[in-house]
Amino acid sequence: MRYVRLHSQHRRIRRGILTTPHGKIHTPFFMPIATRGAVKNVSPDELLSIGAEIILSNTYHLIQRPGLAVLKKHHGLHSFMQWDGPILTDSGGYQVFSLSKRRKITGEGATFRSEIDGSTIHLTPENVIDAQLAIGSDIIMVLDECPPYPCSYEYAKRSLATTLLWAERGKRHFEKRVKQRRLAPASRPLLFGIVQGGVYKKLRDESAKALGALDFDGYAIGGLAVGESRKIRDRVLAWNMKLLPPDKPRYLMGVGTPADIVDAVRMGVDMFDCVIPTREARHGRAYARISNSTASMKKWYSVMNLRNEKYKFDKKPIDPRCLCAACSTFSRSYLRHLFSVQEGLAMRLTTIHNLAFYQSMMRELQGLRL
RNA sequence: GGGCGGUUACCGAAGCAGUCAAACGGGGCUGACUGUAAAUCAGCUGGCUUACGCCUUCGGGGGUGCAAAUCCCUCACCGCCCA
Repeated sequence: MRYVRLHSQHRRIRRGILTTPHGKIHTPFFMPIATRGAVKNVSPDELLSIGAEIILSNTYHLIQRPGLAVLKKHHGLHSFMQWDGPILTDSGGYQVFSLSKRRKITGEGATFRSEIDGSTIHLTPENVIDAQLAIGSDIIMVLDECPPYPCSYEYAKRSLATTLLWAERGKRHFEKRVKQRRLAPASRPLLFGIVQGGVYKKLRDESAKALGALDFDGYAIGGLAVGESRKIRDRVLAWNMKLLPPDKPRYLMGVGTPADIVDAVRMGVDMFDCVIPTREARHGRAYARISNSTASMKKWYSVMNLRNEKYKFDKKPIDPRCLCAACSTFSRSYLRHLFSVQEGLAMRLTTIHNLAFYQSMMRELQGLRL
């Protein structure tokens, strides 16, 4: 079994252990994002000391730079970037959404005009599997189309049909490659399907059932956190939680804020990724605990903009309760200064802190001591 | 001592009679960010006001003119050149 569920005291919080070719991970977990083969501003050993167990990278970006030839030369991304833990790779499905102005969807796949050099990039359900195998990904995502929000039922329906077809083709191709390469069970990457269907129950249910029948190693919930309200998102998430196989990990793609994650964990989600802690850190936003417990009825954390004038003379660390490298050494006042003179250290320290904040939140949700 | 040139908002710098509270940069302030085209993007930056709008500004003072940052006189300071 790649995923073993552990006893949980909470009715719906799922605890477990996910086994990948590069090690075991406690669920629920959060993946820092290393789109281009690096968590921006942070080194792999710093990620380890923060407590990150797995990171996420991106097929669409890695195909272009450094290119698969370079990654093959290094025998995969792990050795290339010197990260020995598990890596999940997104297929490029999100770029089908975020770069929608530069792409065209055909039945066959998705074609992009590269924003780097204008060249044509063709993603198919099959070639993104091959690319992720070449990258050496531990958790491979099928190609999907993440529809925008809002979108009509007709569009969502058509889009889902494509996504389901792609999922089938991806799965079939993956099985073929596993067989060809005679991969031992322990070194075989995991393959995840992605639920879509917009905000329509009929489509979401159909999507979850169809993917469940294909027997993936795990299931992602895609197409959320793209502009819909919190209420709608929770509703869609609840539908999906109900129909996805309970013995497989569930991954809510791209989510989210600390509050979003705690809520989703309570609804039964096991895996998360989001650019928020790293991107916002670069923009001067830092998270801090207000309460020791994420279960606190009141707001349990705050967000500060370190560039704000009010921190000019503030000698406190970002979060007095935090044990990270930034908080154990540096003041808000100093960080504000670093941001105002645009020293790279500002982003680095704040990124380390935000990731440590997310990590401590996850450890608490895993039921482990902080 | 003489001859030019200059002095504009926090800084730099346009504007050279009305459409000027004054372009544009920088700096400052505030906000956004959810499978990263994101060290990015947006707003504000004379005063009062939610806004309409009103008020005070373009080195100082004095003029001309319906109207002046823009023209004239004068003073101060800065720069270059000549003695």
